[in-house]
Amino acid sequence: MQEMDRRSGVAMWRQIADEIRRLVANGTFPAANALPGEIALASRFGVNRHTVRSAIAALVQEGLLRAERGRGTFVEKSDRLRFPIGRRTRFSEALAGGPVSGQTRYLAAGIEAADERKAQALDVDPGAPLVRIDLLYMADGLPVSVAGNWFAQERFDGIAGKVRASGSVTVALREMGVPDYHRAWTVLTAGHGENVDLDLLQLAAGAIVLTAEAVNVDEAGRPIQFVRTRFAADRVELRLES
Amino acid sequence: MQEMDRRSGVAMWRQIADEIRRLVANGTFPAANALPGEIALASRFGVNRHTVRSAIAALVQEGLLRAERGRGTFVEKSDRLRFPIGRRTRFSEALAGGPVSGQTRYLAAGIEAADERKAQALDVDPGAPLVRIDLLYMADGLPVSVAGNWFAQERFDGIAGKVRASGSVTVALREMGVPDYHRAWTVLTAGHGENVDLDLLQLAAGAIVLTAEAVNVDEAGRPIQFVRTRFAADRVELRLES
DNA sequence: AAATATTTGTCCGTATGTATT
DNA sequence: TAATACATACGGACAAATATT
Repeated sequence: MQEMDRRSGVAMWRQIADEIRRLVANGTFPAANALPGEIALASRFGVNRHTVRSAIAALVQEGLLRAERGRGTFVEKSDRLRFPIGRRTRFSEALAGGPVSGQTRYLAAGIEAADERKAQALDVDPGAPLVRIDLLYMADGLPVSVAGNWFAQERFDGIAGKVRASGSVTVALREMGVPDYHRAWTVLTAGHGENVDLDLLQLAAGAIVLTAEAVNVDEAGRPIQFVRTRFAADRVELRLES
Repeated sequence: MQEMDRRSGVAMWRQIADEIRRLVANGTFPAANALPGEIALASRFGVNRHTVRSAIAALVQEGLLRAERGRGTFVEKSDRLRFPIGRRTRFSEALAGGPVSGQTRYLAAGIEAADERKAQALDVDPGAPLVRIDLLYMADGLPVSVAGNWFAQERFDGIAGKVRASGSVTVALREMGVPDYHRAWTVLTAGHGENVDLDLLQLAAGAIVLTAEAVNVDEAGRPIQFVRTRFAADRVELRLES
């Protein structure tokens, strides 16, 4: 019995889908039991049964729920992937170390001029050439994050080929004379994803994306890599240990 | 010239409003200049001019843009508040230390039984009584985050009154014999906000909320406080220094 | 085994909101 | 401003699969 706003530009069925996803995530609808029936849900949300059905259909499509005629609707999967974030964050290792089968996909690479922000982060002149490498991280066959990586070309020319060959930024950096590195800082924001990212992450329009921008520095404290990672917010949680 | 999905449950005008908000946030539309004209924007997004007008109207309502007849559309405010997150995170201090005038508002308090999650976090038995304190953080007159704070009643009975009087959890804890504390861990997620939180944060339905759940421990490493903070994602960025 | 209730799935129609031309 | 197409939301009726009595 709660109100959904019709004039927000977000359809009722999508607001209800979001609410159900939350209720599953926080355990209000346990994974073992069936969800309340469509009529019960409709009265709970104060909408028609068909509207609830649209919401459920979207969540079935998404893989969160499974509906069986005559029996009920059940939670198909519930847990979020857990990503440690800290001084020694390496996404490929985070994926590999987890309970799921992780995989890195090399998307593209190229040369870009450094904008103000990246120039400052990497301590180069604005306009200096940067190597850009785009990677996609998969877990259990689902895309989890897309990452853009930028390196100063002056120092890391040819790194794209090594990343492509090894599938790992850590390995490529080691081959280029950077035995170890760590995070200097990370900035987190959340918002609606851009269409390019939504396509890559196989998300619907309006889906939420968690963005982490970070700088890695070598043992001497010199900036090595600027990385912007976009996570499918529904599929992950970021964990900081202090 | 990009595609917007009509079957996503999110109206085109809202998708475009989200896109414009992003472009303002990352500096593509600088705060000084006027935005491109409505016709230019319409062709850029591949939609009709009327649809762009709806998007701009929503952003004007929201306070992000200002439209002047005959002159153009301008950015009214753009920067996000920056929140440091780390071992010594204290939200009230983060607000007070910044360039903006911060303020803590005491919302409510009460006693709750510990659920599984909070019991584990605070190292008490499930069902044990917890003191709950709800706080609202404002900056420049706008709500930025709502925080639920939980303390074991056995050790911190009466803390609500001290928080209410001082407006600070740090001060209240000091008065109760905890001279210092720090973060043990923080878990970050993002999603669509619940209606209760959206109301408090003065956000429209479907708006995005960044959630940080964390545990603070005392100098001996004993858990003191479980805190869940919900940020209006459009208004903040979380920054981790390593 | 049979009847009944419950639950999801499909079909009809109508009204309103959204987006384009 | 008006005409048109599509998406959204509601309401009702019934079918099909399953569970219960």
